[in-house]
Amino acid sequence: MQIGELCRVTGMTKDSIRFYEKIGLLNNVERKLNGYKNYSDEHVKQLKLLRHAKKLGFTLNEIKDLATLFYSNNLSAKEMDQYLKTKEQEIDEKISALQLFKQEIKRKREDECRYKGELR
Amino acid sequence: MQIGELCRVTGMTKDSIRFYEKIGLLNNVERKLNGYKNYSDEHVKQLKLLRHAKKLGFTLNEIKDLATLFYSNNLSAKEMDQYLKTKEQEIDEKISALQLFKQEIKRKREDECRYKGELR
DNA sequence: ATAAACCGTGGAGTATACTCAACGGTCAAG
DNA sequence: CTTGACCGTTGAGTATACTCCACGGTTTAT
Repeated sequence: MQIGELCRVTGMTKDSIRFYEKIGLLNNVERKLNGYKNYSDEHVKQLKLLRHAKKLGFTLNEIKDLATLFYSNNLSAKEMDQYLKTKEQEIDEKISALQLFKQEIKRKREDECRYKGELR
Repeated sequence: MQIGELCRVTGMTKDSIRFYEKIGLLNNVERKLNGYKNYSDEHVKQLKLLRHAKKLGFTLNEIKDLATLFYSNNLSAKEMDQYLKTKEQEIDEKISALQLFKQEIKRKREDECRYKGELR
């Protein structure tokens, strides 16, 4: 498929996709006879995985490292496990932080209400 | 306290703190007679909250908006609720994405093992 | 055959969030 | 009274992740 369709199916812009390609996050892109790039379903998958990883707060460099592990044929289960465990912990910390944050705001709100005599 | 101690208690650099101050994330900083800044415990709290919010993936602009709500005396419970709900959903999405990601990697690993006849 | 829609490349520009360097003033210890 | 650690300001530089623009070639529809 051409880049236009790739944009449609991934929801990304041309510029983003070309940028990802440029920094090596999308490789083995073939060309048509006219010189246009011909992206595969594999590239769609890669971009969707990239989007997931980005949502999780991975940087593009981290995603590149991860992709190297993920798409390499000599993928080390231990390495991957280790990496994921670390990232899982980070997410867990984020969740805790969110909960803490919510509590703090809840307390603040309750204080406000009490002050104004509007509690409950 | 002076900026040096503020760095120690928050784990942030001078440059970061001064940057936050510059963009209005730290206000009402008093001065000593000699012109040095005199940070309060309130500033420590603000920076710790800032750090939490950053961990959650809030941008500095979002944190500024949030702080305006949070530290204003006419804090609107509804506004805050709405804002937090949105952010909570975002975090939930992140968690789902992480889980999806983990599954994908698990499958990949299992495929690898099966191929090599090393499953289990 | 020509306009509209698509594609590629190169390079510049933007936003966010710092980080560093230079210069000069302040303060406590010896 | 000077040396070293601290402080403030200004302005430039960096990393990340795009985003935009100009130019020119390609394809499709009319």
